[in-house]
Formats: sequence, structure tokens, C-alpha cells
Amino acid sequence: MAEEKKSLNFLEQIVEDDIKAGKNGGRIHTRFPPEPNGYLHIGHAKSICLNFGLADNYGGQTNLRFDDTNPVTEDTEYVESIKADVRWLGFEWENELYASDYFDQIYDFAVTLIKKGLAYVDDQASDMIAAQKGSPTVPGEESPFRYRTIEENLDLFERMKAGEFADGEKVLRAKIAMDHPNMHMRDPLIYRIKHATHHRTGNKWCIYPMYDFAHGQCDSIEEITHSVCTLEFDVHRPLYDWFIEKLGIFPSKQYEFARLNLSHTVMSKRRLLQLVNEKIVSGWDDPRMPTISGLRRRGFTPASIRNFCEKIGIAKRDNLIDVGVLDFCVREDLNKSAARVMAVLDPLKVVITNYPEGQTELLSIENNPEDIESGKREVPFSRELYIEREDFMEVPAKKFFRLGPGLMVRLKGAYIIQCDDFVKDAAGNVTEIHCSYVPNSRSGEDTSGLNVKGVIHWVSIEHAITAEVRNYDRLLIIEDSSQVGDQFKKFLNPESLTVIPQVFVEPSLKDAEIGKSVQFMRKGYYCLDPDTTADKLIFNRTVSLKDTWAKEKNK
RNA sequence: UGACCGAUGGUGUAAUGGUAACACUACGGUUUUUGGUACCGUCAUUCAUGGUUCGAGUCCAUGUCGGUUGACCA
Repeated sequence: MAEEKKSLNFLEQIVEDDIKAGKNGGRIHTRFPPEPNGYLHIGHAKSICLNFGLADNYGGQTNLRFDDTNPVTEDTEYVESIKADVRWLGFEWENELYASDYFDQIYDFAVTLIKKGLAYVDDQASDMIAAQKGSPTVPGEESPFRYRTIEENLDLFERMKAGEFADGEKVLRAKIAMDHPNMHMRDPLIYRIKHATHHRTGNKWCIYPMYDFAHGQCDSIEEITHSVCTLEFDVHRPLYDWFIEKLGIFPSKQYEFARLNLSHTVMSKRRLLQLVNEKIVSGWDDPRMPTISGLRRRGFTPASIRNFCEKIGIAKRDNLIDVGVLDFCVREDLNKSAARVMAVLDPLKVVITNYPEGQTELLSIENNPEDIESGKREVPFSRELYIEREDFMEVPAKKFFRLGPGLMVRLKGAYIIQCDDFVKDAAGNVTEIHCSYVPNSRSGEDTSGLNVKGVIHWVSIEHAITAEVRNYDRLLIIEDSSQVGDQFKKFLNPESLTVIPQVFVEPSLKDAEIGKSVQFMRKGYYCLDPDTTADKLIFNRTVSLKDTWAKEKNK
């Protein structure tokens, strides 16, 4: 019995060590903690797969917890989209929770801190507080309000809660050390006044805890064992631990991993929002967006995204993953499942001169050579066809295995044809080509003995239906958007969306379902966009097929 | 210029002191009624220097480079 040793990432290692040491009775409990102020993106998918995966693999549970401590920016619209996206990715949470569920408890935690002399109300304006913070190399100064009595702090904090003060008039701060080398430990703000309506608690509260005084407390209340977050929270960990220790509550532990950076796109919520607000994209679900909803509309499958997250790994060093990896994952998945169909995107008319006028025959073509179970469909063939313009060359290049004067190709699932002649317009463009077919070369019953190298796709003009095609490509022309900051808009790819208003597709596509992926043979994977109407089919390109001829051609 | 984190092929991720591996990309080739898929092959003395050790990618020290961190955001 060959024992295959699966290599562990550093978090799995920690979890296994903890289980071995009997920590928390061997219990594993993680959480995915989005703030409901934006849509989920592929970076969140990495975190979702990590948190749910860790729990799944070690018999644990995962909570979905909305980090809703800032009523000004948060909304239920986002809550709903986040839930839908997590489910679509294939995960089911143990408990649906909200930081706002714990506002009473967190308030009590603050009171506890005040009573221990570890928190105080500061009356200063934010710029004053900021000035007193000092800098990484210069110690901060203590607030003149730092040594108020416990009674006074208790009274003031209660009156903050009661709504006696305006926004910004007072804050509650933890009393740690103004000369701490870690800036986050210099008496951080833990409560602020915001007279705003919260999406869940309405107007019950006018004070709200800050992230640092909410996240770890929620983790602790839920007895989360492994609180996994991204690297930038590393510097918050001493504070995370400080609150838990001073409060004497369940000791959740925080661990940090490197967030996903994807090439040729932007990932920060702020920049994605900018693309939406400035109408550079059509919305959060624009197929060019790295959002889960954008990827879904683009035609990515949940399995392809999960595989992607598995493939890129978990570590602590900064990384930049090439979008090509995502392309690979979706091709890998769709290759097995997507039905093959024929679509001509850039038509060139072909007349089969020796095929009877008015005759039609139905050819039976397999739906997917990778999946015999998928069966066959009937495709109509007739005298006049469209083929792809790029499949004909007036003066064929070396190694061009398609049509040109005197050259032969197989029409996929049909006959072998030979190009006899072509017609040009006044401008010198080829407008149609004349071919003759080999009657005994019909696919599956070929007795011609001919062996042609090229196989091309086609549609019967008489039977074809039309559709709009939206070809998507990478959002940016540069790999690493982190190097250009807010200048990223200067590097938008003008070809991130190319619309082809009218293409010709085989009639079976009349019954295409929204969101279902198909392969346009020799072109790429496409899926029907929700913008589709009764009289207009719209297909999004998920990803093109690999094209080694494109490379050969450019040699 | 403080604190913290990191450094392994073009890109990611492994190797848990004992022969540097896997995937993607790229480049060759085989198969193919998709120039797709599948399959085969090619591409590395682990940032530098010193130390510990029989043995170091791994441990220690110093340096270099990169990242994070100073919102009444999370």
C-alpha cells in the first residue's frame, strides 16, 4: 500500500500540529468574514476555498460572518450578492452571522476595558489625534484626556452611546503605549460616533466599534480556532492578541497568508468600484471584471475557480499569478463538458459547384469527442456555406493546411472539398470561393482514399442563425498593476471587449441556455449572455482555444 | 528609515537537516476528422557572504533586495 505523502501548506501544517497537540480538543473552526460593501472577487475565492477547505479537510466548521461595523458603506445588496457567490462556488456555511449581532457584547467588552483602566474617552479632533500618533521613528504623545478617571470615562462612553454627542466629537481609545514601535499599539481608536442607519440594527446604535475591536472579539465569541486573514493584518496581530488577553476571552489565533495578485487586472475594491462608477465596465458583473459575478457571466465554472485556487497554493510571499493559469483551469474543465458547435465569426461564402441546388442533407456530428455519452446532433449541409475567412489564403503560406487555390480540406463532419476558383470585388477582396466536393468522402463513410490534413468548421448559409459575439480579453495591457497605482486606467486594454454584431451559427444553438458553455469549434469557449433576447442571441467568449497556428504564422 | 513579513526555474508551489520535485508557460516531437485535447521530451548548484554540521534550500549571523504598516476603512 503506497502511502502518498501529500505536501501541506503552512496553515495545514499549523492545523495538524494543533490537532496533534490536542488544542481546543482537536476542534477546527474557521470563518469567512467579508465586509458587505462590495462584490466578491477571485481573491476572495482564494480565501473562501482556504477557509472552507481547511475546515472540510479536518472535520471542522466554517462560519460566514459579515464584518458590518461601518454602516456608512455597507448594504444588504452586498450581503445578498456575497451569499449567492459563496454558494455558487460550491460552499455551504455552518452559521450565517454578523458582527452587528454582537454589538451589545462588544459594547460590554469596551466597558470592561474602561473599568480596568485600559480605555479612555478622547475629546480631540481626528487631526489632533493623528498628529499625536508620531511616526514610525518618532514616538507619539499622550492625549491630554488619557488620564481621565474610570468613572468619568464610563459616564462619557455611556453618553456617547446615548447620542449626546455629534459625529467625531469623542472617541474611545485603548490605553496601551504612545511610544510603541508598532503604530497600531499607540492607543488605537476602538469606538467612534456615527449617527447613521445600519443595514441591520437600524438606528439602535450611534457608536460603532472599529475593525480591531470587532473582528477578534467576534472570532472569540464564535470560538473560532483559526482566524485566517491576509498579510497586511500581520501588524494588527499584537493588538488582536492584546484585546483577547486583557478581556480574558476565548483565545482565537490569527494567521496571515499572501493575498492573490492576478496579472493584467486590478483587484482592490476601490479600483473595481472606480471601474464601475466611471462606466469603464458595464457593472460589477461585467465579464472583464475579476469579480465572482463577472467570472460567472464570462462563463467560468465553479470547479475551474476552485481548481485554480488549489493550484496557486498558499504561502506568505508576495505573488503575481499569470491569468494564463486561470485560462488553463477553465479550458481544462470546459474541454471535458462543453458541447462542440460550429460558428463562423468572420464569414466567407463557399459555393459547392457540383452539389445539387436546393438539396439539403442532415449530417450527424458528435457533440463532444471527449465525452462519448454526450451523443450526436444533426447539422444541415447544403450547396452554399460560410467558412471562416482566415481559413482561405489566395497565396497559401508554408504549412497552411486549409483552403487555397487547388487545396483540399475536410469540412468537419461532412465532405472533403477542393478549391477550384475564387471571386474578387473591385477592391480586390475575395468575396466567394468555388469548390467541388468529393461525393464518396462523407464523414464516417469515406471511401475516397484521400487523406487531407486540414479540417475546418462551416455553417450552411440557408440554415444558419445569427448571433452577436462579445470577445473578451485581459483588462489591462500590463502585467503588474501594483506598479502603476492609480494610473492603472492608462493601461486599459482597448481590445478587452470586441463586439462582433453578426456571426453565423449552426441552428442547434437556437435552444442554447443562458450561462451554459459551448465550444465554438477551433475558436473558443462561449456561453450565452443574460442580455440575450428572444430575437437576439448574445455569446460571451470565456476563453479562446490555444492556437499554435497563430504562433507558426508569425514565424 | 522604526517594527513586522518575505526571498527556490519565466510564473506559482513543494522538499519538515539526507539525491531540489510538481504544475503552468515556452520550445521540440507523437497522436488526432478541432493547428483543440491527450501523450512524450527539453529548460535550476535555492538572493549574497560567513558560520554550525559528516551533511544546509532548510538552522544561526550579517548584508542586499522586495513587501506591509502611521484612516473616526476593513
